[in-house]
Amino acid sequence: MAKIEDVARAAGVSVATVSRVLNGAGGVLAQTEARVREAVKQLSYEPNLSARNLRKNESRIILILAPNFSNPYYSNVLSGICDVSRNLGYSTLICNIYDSSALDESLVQSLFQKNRADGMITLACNRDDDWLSKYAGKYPLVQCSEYAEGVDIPHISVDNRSAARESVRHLVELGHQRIGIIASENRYVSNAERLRGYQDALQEAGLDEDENLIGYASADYSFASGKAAAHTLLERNDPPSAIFCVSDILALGAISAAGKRGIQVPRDLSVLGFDDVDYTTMFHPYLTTVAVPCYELGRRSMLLLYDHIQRKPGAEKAIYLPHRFILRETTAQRA
Amino acid sequence: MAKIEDVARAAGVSVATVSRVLNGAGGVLAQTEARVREAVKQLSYEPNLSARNLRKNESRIILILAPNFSNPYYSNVLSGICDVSRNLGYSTLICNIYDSSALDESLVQSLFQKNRADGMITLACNRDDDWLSKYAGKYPLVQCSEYAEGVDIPHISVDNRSAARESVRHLVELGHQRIGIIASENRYVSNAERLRGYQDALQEAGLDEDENLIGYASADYSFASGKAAAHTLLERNDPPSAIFCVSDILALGAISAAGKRGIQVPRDLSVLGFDDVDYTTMFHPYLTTVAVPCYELGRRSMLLLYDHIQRKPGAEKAIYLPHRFILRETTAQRA
DNA sequence: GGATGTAATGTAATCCATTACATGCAGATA
DNA sequence: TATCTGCATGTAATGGATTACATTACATCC
Repeated sequence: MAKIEDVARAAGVSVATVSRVLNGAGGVLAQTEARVREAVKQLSYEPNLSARNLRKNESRIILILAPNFSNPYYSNVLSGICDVSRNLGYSTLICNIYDSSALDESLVQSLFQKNRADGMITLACNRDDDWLSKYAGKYPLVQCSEYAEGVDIPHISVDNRSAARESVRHLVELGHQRIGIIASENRYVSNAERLRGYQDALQEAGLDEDENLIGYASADYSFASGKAAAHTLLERNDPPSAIFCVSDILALGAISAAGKRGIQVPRDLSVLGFDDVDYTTMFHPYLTTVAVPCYELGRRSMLLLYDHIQRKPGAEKAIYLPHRFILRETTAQRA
Repeated sequence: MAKIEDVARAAGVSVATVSRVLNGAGGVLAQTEARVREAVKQLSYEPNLSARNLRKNESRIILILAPNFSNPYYSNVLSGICDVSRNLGYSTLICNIYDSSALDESLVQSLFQKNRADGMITLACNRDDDWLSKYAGKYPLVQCSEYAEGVDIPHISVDNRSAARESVRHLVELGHQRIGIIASENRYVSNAERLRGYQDALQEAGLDEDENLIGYASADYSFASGKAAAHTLLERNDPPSAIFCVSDILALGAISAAGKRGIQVPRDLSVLGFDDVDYTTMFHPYLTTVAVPCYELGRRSMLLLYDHIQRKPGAEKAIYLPHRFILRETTAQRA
């Protein structure tokens, strides 16, 4: 309950001096500082953040728009963001949205309320989210992993298209001719790009694209939907001999579906994942996949956001971090 | 940049009226309200939260002390907290701490700075965390899942001891005589209680406790450490025929270790998990475990915290939510 | 008509820290 | 000695909302 005035009185100095001590502004005699610190301790004084923020016109908070925590991909990104923000003296406010396109006007407004946060990182925008453009340039924003296309807001991700192409090329090299894909909804850039990369690879290899080899999973990238999509692909008369999945969890679902049908991975079916989350090496066969540097993605997002908050000139607009193909046990030469 | 004064001027009313409209205080003529809202829109006015919070002496933020997001258990709890807090008009500030006993003085202080948050939920306190007691009763606090013993702060969890006892009793009923346990560090109440429940069950069954049947996993409940602990148990001459693990991930690690040694689950070894996270039914054999209502735990924590923030009399001190034993595929009659 | 009540609106104090600017004082310089 | 410089400190304006209390306008009643 003590306020700065009380501390000042107790220490026999003015509020300005107390403030200077607390903010490390310097220009205070060592013995004065000692008296102030003593008074602070005695009164167990804690500065009122609202007052400070009001005056300083900042909040030292950054806002994270996250889809849902249960996905290990996002947990890692989040850790990266949190670690860096802590070091920079920021706290992280997490807004859990299940679908950025379903954001209602009033929630968006409340997010951007003055002094709620000094900046924002979005983790799961849709390609066509236009509510963002309203704030482009006016408010420090960084899009991580997913991003809205054609909106002038910096983003950080990996080169999904190339990564997908390389992966599928690997399947081609193993002799596969009927290569399926399990994709999620195209409203996510990452999904769209991975799908394109898949198509690129087929084209390169002179393989025909076949609508029937595309399995659709739901937007939550869930195990169950990966499983379901795999079943529809595998129950065909002309099933694929390899399936590229746009996420690891989908791939695990696919493997589960295959197992249920008595199809053995990788002997009868090659399966490819994407992301390289922890799960991938918890069970045999270990998943062949593309490692995405989630934690680093989070770290860099926060760093970039910080540049923008500080109006550092020349802060980058788009950053692509390197991915890495990891050959493990779920792909094999076509039988 | 517009402030309430500008809106007032534009609408031809006083600041008090604008504030009343914005806060839904009522007592404003419909046509006046319309003028105000129009002005707000015109100027795209957003109230300054710092100013509001300063005046109202609240922050509408609740702080969550979370160990690490990657653990699916915590992700679910988090979702529960976030969903409720959003409905109550609170935002959630997440502070990612890797170990609550390693919290340094200055971080703790900064967490409790005035008006940083209206209350706090801790997710992973150690049994002997005493820094908490300092705030007991003075600040709205709720401990979820884990809690510090002997500290007068409300907590919500499940009856870990009984749950563990029931689970192990199940193993006894299947004829197992040498039942091992893989536990984490005893600085967590949940771990200590589950260990006690295990011992209870052994005693009840008249089985001797055997130090050699206790495997120790690390504090992060990681897959790798579950695996390692299982190996030390299984490499003995007199290995257990069943292992009770204090968490699902540890159990999955144990199954993996068994597999590596050519031990088949559940034929040669029964394995029991705890928590029932998503992983449990992703791979065969599906894990027999105890379902802990994580999401609900989070929900109720926030609800309870809200009661305390509002100084609702008679808010409970300890709540135990029901758990549920789930028989699946990793336990079987002793061979 | 005048008194009274009520609903709508306005005025100004208040929340608490930061900080521009002012002051005071000691030592250095001319 | 008078003036200047620089450091330590103090005074008071400031940030932008909320809200207790004051005021006004108008309707109602006797």
